[in-house]
Amino acid sequence: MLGELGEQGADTVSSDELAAATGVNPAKLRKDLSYIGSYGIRGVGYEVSALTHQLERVLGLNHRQAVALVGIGNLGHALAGYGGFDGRGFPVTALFDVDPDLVGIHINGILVQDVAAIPEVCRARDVTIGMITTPGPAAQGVCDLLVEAGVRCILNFAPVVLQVPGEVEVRKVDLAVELQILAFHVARRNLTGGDPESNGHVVNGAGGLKP
Amino acid sequence: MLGELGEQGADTVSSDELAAATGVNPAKLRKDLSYIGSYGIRGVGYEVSALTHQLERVLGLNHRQAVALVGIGNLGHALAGYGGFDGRGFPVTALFDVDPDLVGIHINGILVQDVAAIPEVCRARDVTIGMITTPGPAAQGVCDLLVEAGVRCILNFAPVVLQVPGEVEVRKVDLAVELQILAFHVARRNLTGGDPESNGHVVNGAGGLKP
DNA sequence: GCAACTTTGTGCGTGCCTTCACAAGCGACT
DNA sequence: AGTCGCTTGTGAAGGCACGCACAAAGTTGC
Repeated sequence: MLGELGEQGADTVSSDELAAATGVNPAKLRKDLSYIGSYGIRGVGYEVSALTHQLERVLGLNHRQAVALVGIGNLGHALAGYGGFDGRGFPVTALFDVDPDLVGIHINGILVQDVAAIPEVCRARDVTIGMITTPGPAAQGVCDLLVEAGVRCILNFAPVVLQVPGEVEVRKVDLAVELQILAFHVARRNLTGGDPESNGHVVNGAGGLKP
Repeated sequence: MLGELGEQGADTVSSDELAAATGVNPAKLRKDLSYIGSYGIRGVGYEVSALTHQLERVLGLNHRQAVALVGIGNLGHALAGYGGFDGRGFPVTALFDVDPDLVGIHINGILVQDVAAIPEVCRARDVTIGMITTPGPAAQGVCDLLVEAGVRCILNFAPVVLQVPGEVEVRKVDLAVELQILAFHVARRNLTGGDPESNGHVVNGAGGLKP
């Protein structure tokens, strides 16, 4: 996003502009930016190139991190072909599945290998991030393999809560839950004067239920 | 998840068990459940079937909501074929794209139509939720069409911040940002004794930057 | 050089969310 | 029937994040 601004010819950008574009409070944005150091100029704004550079440095975006994708189903296939990851510094460098019909084929020039090869291949290619797009029951086994391979970041699309050692960080993405949250908010808004006390609590607390 | 518990033969479940399974604090879980009424039995736990029923009622999961999917690229194609939505009460009932090569084909038995047909088709099929998986530049236009069609929940996968009227609820899903958050947390953890004050602020505030 | 305007950086108050801790209630066992 | 153990439901406290509002600092115009 900052990159776009830079290409559009903007030399500097004010916190108000950035805040309006991202829908965040300007004060909060300035406070966040102040945590990484004072790189703004009072009366002018933030120099786009300097800000971009500093953010990349702090967020660790300056070195690319290899991603392994396990589970070449519908979703996995799409993510393997999604160009957005590589463009943001996360090249998908290894694909895995259990299906013998899938093992051996190439997607976007990347060979699909058997899950048994996860430890070896991930170590060889220095994979630091794993994405799990398998069906739920297979996810924990795959996760264990990734952890064994030294992967310490896992993005989990399977509808299960993964058990991992403390040093491993897991983020869960459940698209159906996203839809439920949306539907819940709108349903609540339709109730004229609905109890404002229970706003969001239920959604946060009971996420992941499956009728 | 509760459904799985029920099938596994558990009649009742305690807040501690549920909390352990979901990784949430037990007290918070109980408080959340208390907001929808007291359906637990002290000394025993929560009756699984009753709790499931109540949660479905409160979360509005008892009536299915039709979903329209716009943008049949890699990701859109995968989501159109993803069975998880229909199983959770969100049947994908309409597909749209601008590409003439795609318009007319069927995915999972659903016809892909031109985006110009969005207002008419969405109204006819009573679509309440829209999912946008178009490239960034096309997203706002598609969004406007959906809003015009009366859609009030939008799940946005495009890397832009959508401008919508107040009554429309938008949720943004950016998978690259998820990876960045993961990478950031692990990078921070590697810094021995890194400044604990700046924990997460930067990630929340500056989400969506693109180098 | 001075005044007026802009924009950053931040101290402080407010309100929400989380979590601890405990009373109330229910079942089992004697 | 009474007691003991277990679990829910909730009051209260603590912490955290958000956002207002203002001082500091820089730029522009005269």
